[in-house]
Amino acid sequence: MSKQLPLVAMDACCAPLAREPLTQDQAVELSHLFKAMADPVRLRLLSLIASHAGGEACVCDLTDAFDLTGPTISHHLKVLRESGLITGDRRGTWIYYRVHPEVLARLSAVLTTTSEAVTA
Amino acid sequence: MSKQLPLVAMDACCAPLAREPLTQDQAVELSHLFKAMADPVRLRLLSLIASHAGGEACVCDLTDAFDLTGPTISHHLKVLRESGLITGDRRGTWIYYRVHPEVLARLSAVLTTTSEAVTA
DNA sequence: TCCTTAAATAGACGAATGTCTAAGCAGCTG
DNA sequence: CAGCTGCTTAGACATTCGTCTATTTAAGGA
Repeated sequence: MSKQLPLVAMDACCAPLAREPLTQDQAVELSHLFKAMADPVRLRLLSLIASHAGGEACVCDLTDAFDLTGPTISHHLKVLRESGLITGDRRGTWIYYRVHPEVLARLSAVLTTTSEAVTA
Repeated sequence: MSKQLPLVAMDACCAPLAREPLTQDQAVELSHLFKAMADPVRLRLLSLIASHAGGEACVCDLTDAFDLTGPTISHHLKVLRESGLITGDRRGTWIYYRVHPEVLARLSAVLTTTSEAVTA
């Protein structure tokens, strides 16, 4: 599990929110992504990974940034992974995570209110 | 309660996720907004309101679009309202909701992965 | 004034979520 | 192999969340 965009992420999604009403299916699909980001720990994880030198961070780096147990961080990483926002890549002892920028970009486009939308 | 951006929304927030790590406080603040959008019904409500003619929609319009009871819709509207994403405005018998485009735009900017970021 | 309609509030209840401890698996190194 | 470290999985538990029914408030019209 390291190069596929699982589930949801591939076509997520649609024209900007404000352009036309989301369908039920689109809304469900998008809600999975927003749900994945609807937690402060996961937002910080995402941000730590995305902004980390080289575009990737190992779990050990991440765990140290929080007052939480390893399993809890692991759980949050799993949620982010299953939503398609990040992927993990084992290299020897360590596992390195990186974000899928396209997914973030899609989400950003959906929230656009101006007409500069990326509908492609 | 109709012209103020309550709570969270005013300064939400920060540089793009991928630029630098979010602080704890920023993450908590943002998580409130994402949480508000982490539900299919609320996403569709938001989209229905944002894309509605005139930029506003009355609750009666919204309720009809779902197989849910009035109180449930009302609950979701309250969540959106309290997060600062929308405001309601009573005119006679009906209450009209509209989105705060700046808040959506801020969120969109936070998710930006390129350098076209709006840090202002 | 009384009735009707639009919408919100209150409270209940099952399902989902975030955290933990304990246990397991993967890869290194003596 | 044995033992260590990095990370995930399993399972438990309290809290939060989404939905409902019943009730309440606001505004209009007879």
